[in-house]
Amino acid sequence: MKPLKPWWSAGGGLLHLSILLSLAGRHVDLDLYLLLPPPALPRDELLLLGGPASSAHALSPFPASGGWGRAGWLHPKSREPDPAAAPEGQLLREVRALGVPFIPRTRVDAWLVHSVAAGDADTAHGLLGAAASSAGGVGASLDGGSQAAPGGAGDLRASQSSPLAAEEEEEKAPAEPTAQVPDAGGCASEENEVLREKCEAVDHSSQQEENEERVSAQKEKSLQQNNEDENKIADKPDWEAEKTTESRNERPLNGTDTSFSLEDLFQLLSSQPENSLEGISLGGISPLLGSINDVMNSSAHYNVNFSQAISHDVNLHEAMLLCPNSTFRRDPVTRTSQAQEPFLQLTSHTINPEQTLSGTSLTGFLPPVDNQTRNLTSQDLLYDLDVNIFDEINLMSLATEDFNPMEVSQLFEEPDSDSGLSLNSSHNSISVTKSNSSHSVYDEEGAIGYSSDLESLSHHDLEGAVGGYYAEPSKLCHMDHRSDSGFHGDLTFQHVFHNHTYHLQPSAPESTSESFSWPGKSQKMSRYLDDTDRNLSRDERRAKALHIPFSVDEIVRMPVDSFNSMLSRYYLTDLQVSLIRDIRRRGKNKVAAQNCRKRKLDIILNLEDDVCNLQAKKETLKRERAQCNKAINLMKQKLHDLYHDVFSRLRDDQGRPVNPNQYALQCSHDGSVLIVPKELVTSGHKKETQKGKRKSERRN
DNA sequence: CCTATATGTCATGAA
DNA sequence: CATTCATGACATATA
Repeated sequence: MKPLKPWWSAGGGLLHLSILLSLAGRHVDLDLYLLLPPPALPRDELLLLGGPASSAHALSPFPASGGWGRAGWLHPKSREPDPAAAPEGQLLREVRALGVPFIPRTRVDAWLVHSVAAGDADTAHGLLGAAASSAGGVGASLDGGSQAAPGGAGDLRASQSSPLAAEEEEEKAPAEPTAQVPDAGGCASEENEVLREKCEAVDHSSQQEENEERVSAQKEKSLQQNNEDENKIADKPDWEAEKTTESRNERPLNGTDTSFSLEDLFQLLSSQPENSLEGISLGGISPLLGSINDVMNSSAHYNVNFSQAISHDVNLHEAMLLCPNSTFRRDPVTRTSQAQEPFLQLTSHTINPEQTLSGTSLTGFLPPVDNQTRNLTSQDLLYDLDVNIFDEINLMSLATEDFNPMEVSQLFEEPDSDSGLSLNSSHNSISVTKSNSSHSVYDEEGAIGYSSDLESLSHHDLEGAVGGYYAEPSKLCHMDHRSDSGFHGDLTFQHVFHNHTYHLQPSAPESTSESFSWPGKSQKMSRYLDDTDRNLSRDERRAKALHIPFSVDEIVRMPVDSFNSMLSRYYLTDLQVSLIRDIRRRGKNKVAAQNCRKRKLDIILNLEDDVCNLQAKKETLKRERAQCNKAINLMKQKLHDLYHDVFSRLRDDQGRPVNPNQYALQCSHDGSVLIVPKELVTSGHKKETQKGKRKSERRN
């Protein structure tokens, strides 16, 4: 009965939703992971490899593959592992560490229940199994999830194909006897036992050991086989591993696992209110989620209907993947109510299961839903999980459906505000244009900028522009999106943008890769959305407005061959092609300008260095010259002294001293020294200088 | 308000 | 001939 403290975390390449279920006093911890596929590809294939099945994964809707591997994506056409699409190292490691089971693209973005760990996993397992049994024998498939029901229909592909297919598979599958699982009463273990098992659940290795004790010999064999496979994969390059992944995915898995979908779980929980769901807590969103996090991390706990919780996740999912199709599948009333519910009303919490089920305890965070709504939500979840969400990602639809000439024209007509900052700087643009035209949400600010002004816009406006979907997500999904992207980094967002942007209506507040690549920025709340969009460059916003399915960074950095093939591979309007080329040209020129300035700066710095060096050299030369002059003067003085010394000793024929003013000493070529009258010396000098002048004149 | 600096963009020419 | 690069010139934002 106690509300359980929920927590959310978004880390690395995964969004992680942890849900604590309180089931008849037993606690079940469901971990949901939302994995965003790589940016480069339309997600025709999303394959993940998982880890060893264990009791902690008993509730996994996806039958444990029996082996653990690594995540990877396959190229949609060649079905070959695409290294370029492979998750980046960290994501890969995280996925691997999480032990995510095979998730096909048909499951879409890897929704899965990763583990049932907290509290008494067995108890939860038994409870759910019992509930499922009473709900129509589906519980058997619950067990089948990882309890390796012998003979269970463990074809992963079947379970992957669709939720309905999964259900059918479960119906076909022989029910796994719940005897293997302790019943609810038997699971009323003590708290230390709960803790112990919780710890064990956390420890994957112990999980595996526990699992190995339980699984049948057949399952064990399969596990070994898969482990061998995984070991092989681990030694291979990523793309080889992905290749292996593909082959794995295409073959039936174990043949023992029973398909199980989240919907089953939801229905079970919903159909057994007296037994199953007392309260599900949600929250503890990652720190990036700002106020949500604040609320959720507060001492208060919140009960929430499970399907609501899932609905919440789906909303998040939508926010992240920006898929308006799923958006509009939702009941608009529900959405509106969601949108209008202040998120911070979460502060109330309810212990009454009925109230919990009615969703009143989580108004704002999740919409109040009745049973029908819950079912719808569950269906929506399944829909969201459906492959079709991400299918038909083609630019044809982009060009024909979502393209808004008004928006684009206004975008490009902006009064030469070359700087993206200038475009975003004026929040008044929305309000002004709103006053002028009800459709003017599509001006650049409205179409792309979105931001905090959204709150001031009516939902009609927003819904008309698709942004309506985000009216509420602006506090929830959008934040999640931001937080997620903050953790996922460029790759993730590029993926999102790449695959879904062209399905968006103009005012969808998604962002391009750059703006969502910075974790620091992502930590802001919705009230900073305008800041986020402000960080978009003009080209980024234009690309968004035209639904260019590539990130600006991609467009700019792509090799020319890839670029051309990309342009030819996708159906793009002339406007889009033109924009893409302009983006590429501008992007490259931007880089070139940066390099040029850097170079120029280097040149200037070098020149400054040269100037300094030359100045130093000049000073040195000055000093040397002074020294030389000094030495010359000294020599002159010495010569003068010597001269007078010599003359003082000279005597003429009559023994009189020779006047140095009348005579001079002259050295002849043979080394003899002559005393010559100065008149002759001066006249001789004049003649020589005249000769020298003539010579020089001749040379010239 | 003015100035200096940083940055993006365009035009142009060279490679 | 298309593309890329380098660079001067200009516009704008910002400190």
